[in-house]
Order: sequence, then structure tokens, then C-alpha cells
Amino acid sequence: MESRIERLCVERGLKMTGQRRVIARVLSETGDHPDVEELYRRAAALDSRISIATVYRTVRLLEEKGILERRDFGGGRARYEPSEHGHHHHLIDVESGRVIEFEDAEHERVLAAIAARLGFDLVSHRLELFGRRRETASAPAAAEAPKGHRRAGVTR
Amino acid sequence: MESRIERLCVERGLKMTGQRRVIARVLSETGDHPDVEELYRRAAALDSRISIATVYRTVRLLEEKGILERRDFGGGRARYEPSEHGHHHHLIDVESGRVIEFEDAEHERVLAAIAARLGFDLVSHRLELFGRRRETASAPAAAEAPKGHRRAGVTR
DNA sequence: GTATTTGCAAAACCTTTGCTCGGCT
DNA sequence: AGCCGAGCAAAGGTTTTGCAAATAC
Repeated sequence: MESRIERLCVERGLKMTGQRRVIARVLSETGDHPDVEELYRRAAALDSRISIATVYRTVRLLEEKGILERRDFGGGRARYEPSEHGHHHHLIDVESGRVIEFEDAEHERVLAAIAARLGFDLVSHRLELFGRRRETASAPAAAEAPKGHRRAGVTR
Repeated sequence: MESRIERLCVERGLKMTGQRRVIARVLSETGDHPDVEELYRRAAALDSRISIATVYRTVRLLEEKGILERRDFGGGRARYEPSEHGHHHHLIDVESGRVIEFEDAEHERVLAAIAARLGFDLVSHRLELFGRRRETASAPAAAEAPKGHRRAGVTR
């Protein structure tokens, strides 16, 4: 059965080899932000005839095709997530390393306004928040993520 | 004569060697965001008895002491700028690679509010905008940076 | 059939580190 | 003399690449 990412690959005219199909499937089932090493582990678990070089080449290719996005959360290795994941940013819990996704329309507006003030059209932007879980009892559970129309979700 | 960064080093209790003095001076005169290689070039121009290992060790040390801040603008290498440079972020011109600095109070407020909504206290954040110079004639010159109380400045 | 993709290992790249020597207190 | 910093070169971690063999279309 054809995975979501595989369909995108085909649409973009990529040759679908066995390895790419496996990697595409791993990515399709991915709800987090794995690095290449982790993708390699997951892919190799499905089909051991995959080398890490191929994973590197594939994520690079998919990034160029706009199917994947590369992230840098610090730590020296790139991490990846599927693009069709909706526009959002990340808040990294400095204590646990957990990654929480969020989006915020007002924030987007402010950024566009800043760029405009400087005489630029905003092409893209990168934003990461680093935070510490609030201790006061009033902290809402961060895991209230209604599937399908989520606003914030915890992941790794 | 003692450079601004050198003074900070002394205040923080660092031993001032000849190499550190040179690197401190280079950093004091720095208005941009050099990588280690570039710092090494500039330092070596003042005193050739400096190795790149020392530059690496020194920027690391100064970062730990809060004198320098490490940035990642993509491209695989870390770039540095003095901390006492005021709170600001960067807009990178996607066409030329030029870096424009800016700050924006409203934006800071919005970020704190987002973190609070997720139950976090904001520890720090990273923001980079990528933009394209606006073509319309109404674009203000981005170089209107009144020294001393600047709002936005172009640098590299 | 032919152009692409893979695996492997080696290389490239940035950064850190072991060790010895040099310099400052 | 004693310590800490510096230089050099080697090692470290991640990512890329050359080449021959395998594979997709």
C-alpha cells in the first residue's frame, strides 16, 4: 500500500526504489522530528538492506523537493519532519528536551510587519522557543491536542 | 589600550594571555557575525602566533562566560557576536546573504504569551527571518541606523 | 537499454582534545 | 617551581562523495 509520502514522491517525479519506499513509509508514520540516525534505525528495522548513506541522500532529496523540512534544535544533528504538517513552530522544554508544536496567527502577522518595516517581503522564518514548565498549579496540561485540528502537541 | 571585550574578560576573572587579548580586540571591533575561521583570519593578521584551536577554545570560553553568543544562520558553521549588543534578532536577505538586525517589543510580548498559553516560562528563543528586498519604490533605505540608538542595522 | 540509485568506504567538514612545550605568577 | 594556556596534530561527530554493482523506468 502506498504511503502518503510515497505518493508525494511519485507526484514530484522521483524514481521509487525499494529503499525510498521504506524511508517514505517511515516518514509517513512519523509524528516527531527524527534525525538521520533515527530514521536509519527505523528504516533498517523494516528492511535491513538500507545504508545510512541512502538515508542521507534521500532526506536531502526530499528536502529539495519540498517534501521534508530540515530543523535544527541544537545538538549538532539535523532533524526532519514532513512539510505537509501545517505551519507551526516549536517550543523545546529545556528540562526534558520534549518538543511542543504550536502555531499563532498574531505572531505571524507581527513578523510580516517587522519585515515590511525593514523594506522586505518575508520569505520564510525560523522560530524556536526554549521554555521551562511553569510550576504554578494553573499550568494547563500541554497534551490537550484534539487530533485533526490540533493547536499544540507534544512530541519528540 | 584595553579593548571592551578584554575588560569583560578581566571582570569575569579570565587570565589575559597575548592570544586572548588579540581575539578580544578583534571581537571588540566586530560589528558583524564572524565564524571561527573568519575570527582566526582577523586575529592572525594582528598576530600570527595564534592557532585556530585557540580561537575555538576562546570563543567557547567567552560563550560560557556570557561574553559572546553563538548563532546558527545555517551553513554548518557557528557564528559569533558579542552579547552586550542589545537584544535583537536577524533578518537575512535571501538574495545577498546580508544580515539585518532588529528588535521589536511587541514581538517579544507575543512570544511570552504563547509560552504562557502552553504552560511554560520562556527561557530564551531563537528567531530568524528570511526576506527578499521589496521592489516597490516605497521601500525605506534599510541603512538609516542612527548610531547609538539604532533600531536596525545592516551587517555581515 | 540506459540513466539513476545504492552500498561501501573513504573523504570532507567543523570542532574538540591529548600531549608537550611555553609563559606568567 | 607550579599552573594554566597554546600549538600541533590527531581524533571526533556528522554529512558528503567516488566508484562499481544493482535497479527503475
